[in-house]
Amino acid sequence: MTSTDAGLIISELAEHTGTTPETIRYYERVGVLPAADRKGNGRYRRYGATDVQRLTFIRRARDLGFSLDVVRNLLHLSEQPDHPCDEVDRLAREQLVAVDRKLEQLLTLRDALSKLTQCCDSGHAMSECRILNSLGAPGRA
Amino acid sequence: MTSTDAGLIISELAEHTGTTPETIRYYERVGVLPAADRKGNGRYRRYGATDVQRLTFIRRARDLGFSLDVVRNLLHLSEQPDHPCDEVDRLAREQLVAVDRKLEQLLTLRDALSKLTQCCDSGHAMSECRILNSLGAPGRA
DNA sequence: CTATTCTTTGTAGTGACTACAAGGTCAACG
DNA sequence: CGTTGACCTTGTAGTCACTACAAAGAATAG
Repeated sequence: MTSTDAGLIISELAEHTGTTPETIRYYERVGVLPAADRKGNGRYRRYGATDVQRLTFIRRARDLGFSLDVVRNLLHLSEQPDHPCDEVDRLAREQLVAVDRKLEQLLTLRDALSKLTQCCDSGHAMSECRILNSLGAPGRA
Repeated sequence: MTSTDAGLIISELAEHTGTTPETIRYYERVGVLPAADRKGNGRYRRYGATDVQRLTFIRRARDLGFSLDVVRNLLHLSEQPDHPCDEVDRLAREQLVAVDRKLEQLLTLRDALSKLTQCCDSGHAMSECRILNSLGAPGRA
């Protein structure tokens, strides 16, 4: 079960791109990857350089936190070489803003959690646990 | 449709705790809230001070990023007032570590995105978009 | 030919809700 | 007492981006 000149089989594409066959089939199903053709002698999906490139792009964009919807959008945009790229720019900035919002929330969270863990010096009985107390756990005064 | 002395109705509990009736019913269904009793003359769920306290606790813990599974755990632990609170302490520290990991990831992400948005001065044609290029978008050289 | 390892499809599960639809009940107003 | 309208009830399906599995088919090595 290795690739011939007919192209990569799904597990090879997966390995090349740091994904899994399941994810690749999923991407095909939801339409971010085109239906692979099944040439060669078998009924298996076969992939070429174009597919490697496209999937690599998808993974990079996903790693940057873009939703599959936005990835679809980016792919579509990149196929219109003569249009201006303002929309791509906008999507990237939007994502940056979203990440910044999330970062702020997480920092606030971290602060609260850090205070929480500092207030408990372990070895208490549950009923006097300062963590539970400051969360207002049920069953205390 | 207001509360009598039989207790709060679900929408009132929701308002008191910053949730929605849907979420409350969901919590009951998955067992972090006990099945409400339906006293009074009707068949509606009725809630008392204990429920307000419990749900408030749940929301606070969720806001700190604890999973519902861990919340269930914390609630269970807090009901054993004589046991030592080491486990609670451990769960909180574990969550802090998880948040720190996530923060690190997000900061790396932010960096990459920020570089990405800075490299595009808009108004380009798609085919020369530096954002798409650095993501390795399909259909370029 | 057979054994093994891949592939295929289809379906269901994850977490933590959220959204709806069809029907029941409450309190109040006239 | 009847009706209105706001709320409740249950049950089911949808979200997001996968992940897991089962049953069956195909490719390859020996």
